[in-house]
Amino acid sequence: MARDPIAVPEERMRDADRSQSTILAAARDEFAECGLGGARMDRIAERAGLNKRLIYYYFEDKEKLFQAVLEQAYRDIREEEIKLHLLELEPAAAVRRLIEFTWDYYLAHPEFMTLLNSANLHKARHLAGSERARELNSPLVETLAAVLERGRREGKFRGGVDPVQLYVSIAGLSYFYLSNNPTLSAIFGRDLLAPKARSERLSHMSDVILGYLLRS
Amino acid sequence: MARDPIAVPEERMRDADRSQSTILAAARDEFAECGLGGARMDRIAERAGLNKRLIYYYFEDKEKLFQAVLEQAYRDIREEEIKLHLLELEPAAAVRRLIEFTWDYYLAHPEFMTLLNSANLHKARHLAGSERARELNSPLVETLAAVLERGRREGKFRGGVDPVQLYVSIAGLSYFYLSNNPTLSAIFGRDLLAPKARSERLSHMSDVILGYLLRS
Amino acid sequence: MARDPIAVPEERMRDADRSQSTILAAARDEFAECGLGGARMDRIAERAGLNKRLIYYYFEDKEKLFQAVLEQAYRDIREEEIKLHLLELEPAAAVRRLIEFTWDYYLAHPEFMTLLNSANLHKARHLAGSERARELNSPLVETLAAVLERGRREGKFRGGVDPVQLYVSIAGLSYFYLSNNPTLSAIFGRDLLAPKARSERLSHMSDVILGYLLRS
Amino acid sequence: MARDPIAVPEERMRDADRSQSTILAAARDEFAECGLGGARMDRIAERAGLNKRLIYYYFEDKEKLFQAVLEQAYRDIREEEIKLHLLELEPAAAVRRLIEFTWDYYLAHPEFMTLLNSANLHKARHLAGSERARELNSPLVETLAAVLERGRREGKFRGGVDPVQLYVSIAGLSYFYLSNNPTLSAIFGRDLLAPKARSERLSHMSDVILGYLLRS
DNA sequence: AATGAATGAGATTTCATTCAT
DNA sequence: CATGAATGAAATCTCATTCAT
Repeated sequence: MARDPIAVPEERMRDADRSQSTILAAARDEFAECGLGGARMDRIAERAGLNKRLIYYYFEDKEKLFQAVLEQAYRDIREEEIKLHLLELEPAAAVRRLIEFTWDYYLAHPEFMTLLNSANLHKARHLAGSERARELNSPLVETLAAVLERGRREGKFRGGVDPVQLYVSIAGLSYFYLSNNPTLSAIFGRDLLAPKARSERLSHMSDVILGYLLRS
Repeated sequence: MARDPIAVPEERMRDADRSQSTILAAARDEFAECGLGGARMDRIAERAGLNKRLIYYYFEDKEKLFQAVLEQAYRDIREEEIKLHLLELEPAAAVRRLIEFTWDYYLAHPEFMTLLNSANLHKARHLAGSERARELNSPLVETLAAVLERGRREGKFRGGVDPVQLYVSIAGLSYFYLSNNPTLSAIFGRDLLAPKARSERLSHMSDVILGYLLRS
Repeated sequence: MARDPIAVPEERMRDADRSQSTILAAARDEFAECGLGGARMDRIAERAGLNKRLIYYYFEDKEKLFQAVLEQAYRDIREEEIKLHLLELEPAAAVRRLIEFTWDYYLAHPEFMTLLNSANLHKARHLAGSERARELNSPLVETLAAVLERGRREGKFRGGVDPVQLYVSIAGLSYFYLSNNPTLSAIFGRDLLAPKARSERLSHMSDVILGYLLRS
Repeated sequence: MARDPIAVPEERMRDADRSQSTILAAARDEFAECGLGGARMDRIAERAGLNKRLIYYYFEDKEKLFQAVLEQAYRDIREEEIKLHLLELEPAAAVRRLIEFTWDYYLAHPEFMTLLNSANLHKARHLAGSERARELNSPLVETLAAVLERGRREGKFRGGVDPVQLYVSIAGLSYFYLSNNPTLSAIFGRDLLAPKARSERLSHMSDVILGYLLRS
């Protein structure tokens, strides 16, 4: 009552925004755990502590909600990538830093991988709107190109390395190991996420990539 | 009811077997396209051209059916792997061959990747029965160990390479690229499955792995 | 168990058919009472004493169910119309008979009118498939044309009467009175369905139509 | 809260009135297009360009809103009827005028018919309050009675015609044709609202009613 | 006077599964 | 071996309505 009349819309805005992010976070967890087909709107509402109806109010339907979750996931990782400042490092250190970052990010955000898997299962139709797709392109590819170029100029790196290919390879080395961890752990009969196994994997990946890049 | 089991066993048997593999193939396609949560028993029956009830007759329920599909998928790839005869090749050629095989197999059997993704999404509980898990272990890891050892002995390969790590890396390089192709193609704005892109990827992967392995 | 194997499919057929007509009848009542928008699938299932799922099994969705109900309603009235044998009567008697039949049919099947209203509310999109629409055309229009022609030839009826217009007029006189009965009864403050009111209306309608048709 | 009611009453009042009629018009369109069961409060708000909450503020609930719409529809047609001045015309001309007016009004206000249909589907419970019902009675019935009496006195019209029956018949002839136009057009395979079809219908209706009324 | 946020009840529809033969 | 009919539980989504300001 008798509240500052200017503050009112902002307050409302904030509540709406908060509800939306709460839903988004809950949906991300649910989609990550159960996949798109296995996710339940009821459970998302429950996780969010909000009325199910509100999800539809803000996100229209399950499909669109998933899309929103996906976009948020991209925004989140891009935000972290920006903080890397790879150009301030020596080329080899920069590449090592990127490998480490990728590994750590996937480890800390396993949901990112499952979300991507879901998106790809559905042929990435969720980013069919090509306008959006480009925004999701990592700035790291550009950066990596610069790092590779500098390494080559300084005689440290081999030439002719496609930064896109390398970026994909670096991601793939972590992704496959972590995303398929349950299967791999079962098959090999050992816990691939044990501390020792983790550091071994990280070393191996650095060895592979730098063994490939560095001129001997 | 209580029919003579001798009367028409062979024909029936054959029919039964055929029905079972028809269902299995239909289920594999459906699970691969839609994921475990998105797959529909109705559609599997339809794809198989058989009555839905029959699926339950042979496979008990959806979960068990998925497990059967998964095991079949492993059997299929193992069957191919056996034909590789890597030990008959020079070490470097053997590694190249393995990379190529992995790439080609994933390309020809994209459903293998989606099935694996589904299995991992559900924490690989479908091969929880650890007896089964080991059977699924690829014989290639042993073979790769021998190849690496021979390469090292002959002074061609670096030493200290864990065959499990390398096996996982080789798989990961193809897997990530192909499994996430829709997303990657959208993001990079070019078709990563175009013929030229394919051969570039294959070269790159060989370069990376052999650049890492070969002593200079 | 040891049933005649030929009888089996028929039995099944019959059950399926019976279920379908039971659903159709229940749906007709519900749609008639509540309109398309107000009808509840739950209530239809309850009225039919059958599982709700079965409705979808046979009729796909609410819209298609309504369409099926509508077509059945047309088939029903056409079936009765065929029994009229108007051509065996004197022209004036034939027209009187038609008026009476229309009146009686609407009285006995008030749901026919509400169904039609619903169909028209939705712009008759339910018989958009024009193939079907023609089948629904009443054979009475043809018959009426013959009756009018004979009446004219015999010097009893005026000439130049369009049978379609007359058919619509005869229907409209009953339809408006009966379909809007609740409103009309409320407005005029008397029960328009009381026995006396009914016979007065029937007389009036005959007077109007024959007063118009007969040469004086 | 507890604002001075005198401060800005006129402007507010006018705004309030305008909002109310905006809502009423929006609701009329929605109810007319979708029926009572199919109408959506959301859509009414959208059509009105006003907040949904406001509808509840002014009209309490959907039911009462429909009632208000219905009453407005009656008020509208009565207002037009008053302008007819049938008593200033010759009896036959007066009847022709009435037929024409009915036809034109339904043509120009198709929503009137759908609203009536909705009201009748729900057994006219919206004008259950009998006080209100009588107000809705058309003054035309009285007028028509006078016209018929004069026609009879002047030897032009037949006697014994119940004005209520005739009024209902005149309405029914237009109503059925127009209200069921989609169905009828589909069945007969021709557009019953084409200009030529319209004038033919109007002639036919006049012919029927006057053919009945006029002494020969 | 006016509004965006939020909700509970309930609607349509879906789905894995079983029945009966 | 094979199947069409049937179902209960639960999923997605909708809707009239209220809250809070």
